Amino acid sequence: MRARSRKGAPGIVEVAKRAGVSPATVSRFFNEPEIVKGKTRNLIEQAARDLGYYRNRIATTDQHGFSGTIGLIVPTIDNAIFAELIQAFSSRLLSHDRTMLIAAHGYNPSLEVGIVKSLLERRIDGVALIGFEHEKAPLEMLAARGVPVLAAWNYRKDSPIPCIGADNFQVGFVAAQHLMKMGHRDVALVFPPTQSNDRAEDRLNGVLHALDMDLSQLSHNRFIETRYDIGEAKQAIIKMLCENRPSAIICGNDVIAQGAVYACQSLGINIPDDVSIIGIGDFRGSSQMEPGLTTVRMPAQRIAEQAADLLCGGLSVTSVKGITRIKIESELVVRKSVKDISSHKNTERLLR
Amino acid sequence: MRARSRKGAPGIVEVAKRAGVSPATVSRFFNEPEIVKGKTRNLIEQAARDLGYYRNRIATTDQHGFSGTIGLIVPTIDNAIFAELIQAFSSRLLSHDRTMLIAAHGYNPSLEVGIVKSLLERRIDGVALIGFEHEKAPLEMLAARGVPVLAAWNYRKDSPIPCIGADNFQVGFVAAQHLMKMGHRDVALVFPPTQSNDRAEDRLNGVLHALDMDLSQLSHNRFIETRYDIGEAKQAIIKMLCENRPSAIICGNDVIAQGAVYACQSLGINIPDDVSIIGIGDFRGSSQMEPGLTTVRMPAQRIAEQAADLLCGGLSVTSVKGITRIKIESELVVRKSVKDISSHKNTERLLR
DNA sequence: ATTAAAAATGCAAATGTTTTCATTTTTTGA
DNA sequence: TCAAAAAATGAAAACATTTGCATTTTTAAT
Repeated sequence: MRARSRKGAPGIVEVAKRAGVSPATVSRFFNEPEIVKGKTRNLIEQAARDLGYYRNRIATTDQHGFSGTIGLIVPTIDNAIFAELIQAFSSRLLSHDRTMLIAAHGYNPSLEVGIVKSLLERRIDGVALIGFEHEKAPLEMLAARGVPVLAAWNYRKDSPIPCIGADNFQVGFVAAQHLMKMGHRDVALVFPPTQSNDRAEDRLNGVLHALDMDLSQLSHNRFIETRYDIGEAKQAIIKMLCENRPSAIICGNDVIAQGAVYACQSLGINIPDDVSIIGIGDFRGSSQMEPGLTTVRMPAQRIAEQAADLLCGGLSVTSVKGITRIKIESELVVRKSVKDISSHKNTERLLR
Repeated sequence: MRARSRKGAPGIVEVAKRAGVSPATVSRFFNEPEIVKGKTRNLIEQAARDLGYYRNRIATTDQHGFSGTIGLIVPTIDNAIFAELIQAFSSRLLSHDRTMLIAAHGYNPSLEVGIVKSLLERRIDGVALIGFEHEKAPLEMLAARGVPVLAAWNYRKDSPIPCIGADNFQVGFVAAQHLMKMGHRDVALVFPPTQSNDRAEDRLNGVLHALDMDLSQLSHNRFIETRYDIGEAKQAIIKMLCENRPSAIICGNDVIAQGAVYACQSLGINIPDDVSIIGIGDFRGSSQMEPGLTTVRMPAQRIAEQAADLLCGGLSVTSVKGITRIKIESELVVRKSVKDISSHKNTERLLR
């Protein structure tokens, strides 16, 4: 089926022959240039250039068992949520001279085992996953092979695997607390299903904690489930808004918030005068929306870069002294989508 | 620096030993199961399971020179433009049992050579690039190694390399023509720099052709350059709108259009009553905007999938009979962001 | 100039598969 | 039941590199 072959590309031995040295020296030249004498170095450099030689990073994998490739498994690529993360992760990896193998499972955790198998077959040196909720199988497969695993995006002090991310409970808490401070008492929650989404689950719990409430105390249109999809969120929120308008809406993330904004616009409801909206994430574009979206910033880039560093560093991930866990601080960013309706409002203004 | 090694993972010979057959047979079992007898098949299957063996796809690369890996080089990952493409490309590749190596150069073509080198070192079987404008070096490097190259996203009947995509000239033409049909005469163009962006260049030319105009005939605030960035576009368009409001705005793509919408909203300008907006791309979310964005759909998914198929098929790309070029049809999708101000309007309505 | 130590290089084995060719086993047809 | 053909399997070479050990060359110290 496949074309015949792609042999004939010059290899280390052709270069060696042309340079008049042994293959071993050529190998050394590419791995530790300092160790080969200046003169031979030039010879090899020249020969390699003449022949148009490129190192074969793949062939070296057999030797030590490291492929120089790191896997990244995300729920979805095609969504603002992870785009920034992927970009940053990938380019940081590049600067470590590694490459990224990426795959998406579309929020269907059962696909992970197939993906992990495929990654294992490619002998990845490490894997970054999103969040903690994964099936046992893939995790065990990775553990059995001794492949370092890192859960990115969420932080829990008692996480079962090494992790790096924001404390999503706190993130949710901060968002809800802000709403409370601004005087909102009737707030609607719009979240994705939390079954296999620990980030959303933690945020939701943080929100409920700040609200000092229980999920069961929320009426059916004060808690709405929708996927991370602008359209789906928009429709669900339109429905809710028509039934019974809350004072504020707290969204599981900024794409849901965007749906909320569109929902209001399509109904002619003014933000923030008629209803306040707060998101979570601070995705690209959230700052430019009209009105600018008040949200809690998740530092995707920092998370991604540190994740890449960790995975490349090799060592620290499964450190001997236990599981590495890194908490990245998030930050409330106040813009225009939440109105201050608290009674202190004027007082505070005056004090300034 | 790196950890010692990851040897000790069971290999084909361990499996063979345990199953009581030769390594060659095990190899055959994984590549062409039909060719090995049912009984031995079971033996091997069992042994592999017992040992927790995973194929080593990397070791096989040396044999025939194919790594089962395809490269994808995009200007940027972190942007709605290519997210859908990447997602579709990646998952289609997976179904071909290949993996994707992706890298972004951030609209800086000079980074491509480094990326290509890195991909070559990983012995990719093929590469998909975006558009036609690339430096000579990377293209030559790929050609020298005989690596199939495919330009995705844009189509030109005289493209220098194989391509698959929409005819961006036509796309621009269709968009502008729609505006004309709707009676708009004073239209502003908001496009990204076209230096190393042939897609934008072609669209722009299509637009100008439909308008029967020349770039030089456009006053300074009827032609605006801005990068594909919501914020930058928004600011630029706000400025233009304040100076001198056109009847319609035609945007280089939907993210610019989104900036345009925000610009109008922040100025309290009604869309489409005060100004019409048309985008290009039909990205995720464009249909949900308020008002729904009229745009020209670029079928990212179809492009990506066919690109993957081509690159995996191996053959067709550098076909003997010349360069493979595939044109994917685009489609005007009319929503609410363009107002019909033509004089025929009422007549047409009545006729229906 | 001589010798010891250090640096640079080469040799050959090893890595985990695939693949060619040869050999053994099974099937088929009389 | 036997021979011939077909199918299945095995042995060993090949792939492109790295690496431990041995050897040669260079440097430094006397």
